[in-house]
Order: sequence, then structure tokens, then C-alpha cells
Amino acid sequence: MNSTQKKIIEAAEIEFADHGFGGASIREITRRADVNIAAINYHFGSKEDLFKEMVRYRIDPINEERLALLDQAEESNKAKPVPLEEIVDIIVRPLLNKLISEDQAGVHFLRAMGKGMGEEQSFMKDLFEDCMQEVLRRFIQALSFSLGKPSFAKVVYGMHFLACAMLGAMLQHTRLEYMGQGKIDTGNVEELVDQLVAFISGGLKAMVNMPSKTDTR
Amino acid sequence: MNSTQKKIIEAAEIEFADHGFGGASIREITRRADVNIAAINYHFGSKEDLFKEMVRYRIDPINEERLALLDQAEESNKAKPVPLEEIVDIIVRPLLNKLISEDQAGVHFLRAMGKGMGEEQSFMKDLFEDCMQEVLRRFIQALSFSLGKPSFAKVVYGMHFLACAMLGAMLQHTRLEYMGQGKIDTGNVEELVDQLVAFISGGLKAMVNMPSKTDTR
DNA sequence: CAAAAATTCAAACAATCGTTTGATTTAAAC
DNA sequence: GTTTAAATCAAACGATTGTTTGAATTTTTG
Repeated sequence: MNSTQKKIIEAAEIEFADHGFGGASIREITRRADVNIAAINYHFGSKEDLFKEMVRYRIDPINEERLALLDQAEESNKAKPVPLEEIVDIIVRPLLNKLISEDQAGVHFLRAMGKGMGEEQSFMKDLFEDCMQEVLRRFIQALSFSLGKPSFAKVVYGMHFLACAMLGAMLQHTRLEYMGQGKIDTGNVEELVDQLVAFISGGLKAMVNMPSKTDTR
Repeated sequence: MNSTQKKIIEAAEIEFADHGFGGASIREITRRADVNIAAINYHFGSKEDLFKEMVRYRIDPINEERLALLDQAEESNKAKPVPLEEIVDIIVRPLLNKLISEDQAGVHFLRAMGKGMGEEQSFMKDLFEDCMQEVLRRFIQALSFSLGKPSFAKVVYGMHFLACAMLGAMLQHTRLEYMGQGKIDTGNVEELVDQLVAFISGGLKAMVNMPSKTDTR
């Protein structure tokens, strides 16, 4: 990955974050990256391939880190389940840590990815399935074990809410500023993640402990 | 609101849901609504005004319902705080109930609105501030009271996570199908809301009970 | 029924979209 | 230093974007 491609990726993160995949403009990306209009098609093939490359470039290392941390946690807990907070932390922290970086590129990436996940582009579903398949499988299993193997439906709802809360935090991080009336330090990602992990873990436990009318295992 | 305007609004919900505000096409909306291309500018003024109208048309009654329910709950609890689950339920249920409707229009509206909230269009921030200001104020106050008046930061984080989880559920409702491998009845909104309310309430309590390093009230 | 207002229509507006082309410049290989 | 290959460039491609226009049509009013 040469400097031109890097410049394009960084500009793409900002544009995709601001306007989504469909709304972002190739011309605006190249203008921001200070490269020629044809550079994107030359280096990446198409706008679609650029988006895919942008996602994989950032998300693959994060998922590797997640799996390694889960391996490590499962090993140190022997045959016992990994504590819930630990699992949630491993899912959330490596990703949301991208909210801090000297050039703010991570913030843009998270917003761009969050926005992409909501789009109806047909290639998106494939992209995220490719990226997340193994991670999803492993963490659903770990969560189920840690929660005492509740019904399949509960685990799915739980994983869903976990992803929703995390996705929302990615997309709406800037809203903290407005809601907090400037009294919240939005740069304190450590604090944000701590609170979010507590929120999600507590939520999962409460959900599992609640009796469900239509529950079958 | 005549039949042409109604047809346009319904078509707009689908298009905005699928492609976001920036990605949606006026031509596609009018084609789907089976009206002339000029109808949108004639009846609404602009694409932007159409989006605003679409949001207010659906969200204003929901917010009125929320405030009425909160009034009622506060009255029946005298000077005591309203139970947390009840408050969360009032925020979540009137909105997510839109996930069910014979013509699925509600699903599209929720996705369209969720997607819009993430966009950087300058008019969006104003629109949502106008819509949500009073509701936010009232429910932040009720939540704070019900949670035992924790620090301002905790309440803000809590309200933020609540909104994030709800937003995610709106945006990603169809993902339940995929994650649940077809074994989850995605049409069972009652069940979804029950689980979500339990998740959010449990999350909020856990968050408030967790000691915070940088906590000041 | 006639006059007036409201609505619908096809056509065109300038602007922008993603992509391609072919020439030109820069870098690498021998 | 000459030859290949890689990269950058301005220009143009056809298609689509949101919006406007002015005539034709429908609906309402007196």
C-alpha cells in the first residue's frame, strides 16, 4: 500500500463517514486526497472495491486481536466460562479504541462502517458476512456458555442488542457532546468503553434472568 | 394531506430507508409513488422538506404519546420516582411498535429515520433537535430521578446508550433474521420490545452501580 | 356553464455522478 | 543510458442527479 492509496483510504473514510456509501462522491474523495480523479479506479478498481478495501484494512486486524484475546481468556479460565464482562470487553474495546487516534481517522472509519452496515447495497451483506463470520460464531458460543446456556432465542437477542449498542456508540459518538451540554469529555474513550461494557453486561444478565413468554430451547 | 402527498410520503419512506437521504432519488420516489416527477417539488418544496415532513408526520404523534404516558406514570406514582422499566418502556414501545403494520410502512420509516440520524446533512441536526428537545428533557429528568440521581455524566451516558440500543434495533431489525438463522420470529415485536426493555433497564442499573474513576457530581 | 384555482404533465435545465481513455510523466529494470 | 513498466494526468464518456418551466388538465368556485 503506497502513499497514494493511503491518502485515498483516509479521504474515503471521511467522505463515507459523512455521506454514506451511496452519497459519497469519488470526485470529493480524490479532491480531499489531492490525487487525480482516475486514481481510485486505477488503484482499487471501483468505488465499491475501495469501500471493501477500506473496511478490511481496518477491521481484519481488529478481529484478529479479538480472537487472540478470546483464545487467551478461554485458556486462562480452563473449562469454566469466561466472565461475561471480559467477553463483552473483548468485543467492544478493540473496536471502540479506534475512536482515539491523533488524526481522528478512527472516528471516521467507525462512522463510515456503521453507516455502511445500514445500507442496502447488495455487496455490503457479503462483505460483513465475510468479515464477521468467525468472530460472530466464536463469541456467540462464548456468550452462551458464560450466560449459563439460555435459550437460543435469548442468545440471539442478546448478541443483537450488544451489536446494536456498539453500533450506536460508533455512529452517535458525537451526539455525546450535544447531550452532555459540553460537560462530558468525549475524548475519554476509556471511560466510554468502561461504561458501555457495564451497560451491555448488565443488560445481558437482566435479559437472561427475565422470564420469557415464548421461550423454547 | 391529499392522496398524492400520502403516496409520495409512503414511497419516500421506502427509498430513504434503502438509500439514505443523500442516496435516495427523487425520480425513484415519484416512480414508486406513481406520480409526476415535479410532484415532490410542487407539494413539498424540495427533497429536504419532503424528508422533514415525512419525519414529523410520524414522530410527532409518537412523542405526544410518550409525554402523555409519562405524565400519567408520574401522576400515579405521586412524588416517588417512576420505576425504571416503566420509563424505558414508554420511550421504546411507542416507537418500535411502528415495526408492525399491515403494509410494513413503519419498518421503512424507522430505518429511514435511523439512517437519517446518522447523516451529516446540516438540516438533520436542527430537525431532530426540534423533534426531540422536550422529550429528551423530560425523560432525562425522569431517568435521573428513578436511578437515584447519579452523576450528570452517568445519566448522559445512560441516555446515550439507551438511544444507541434503540437506534440499533431500528436500523438492524432485519439482521435478526440472519443472526437467528430463521429460528427467530422477527414479526414478534412484543417479544423484541420486552427483551429490549429488560436489556436497557438492566444495563442502566448496572452502569449506575459501577464505580466510576472520573465521576463528579 | 364559465371563470378561477389547483394540480398534473412532458420536457428541459445545469450540475454532478462513476468510469474510461489515451497521452504524458515518473520509476524500475537491465 | 536505454527500455519497460507503473503511475499520474486532463479530458471526455453516457447516465443520473434535484429542480424549474410552461402548457395541458382537472377540480373548485361563483
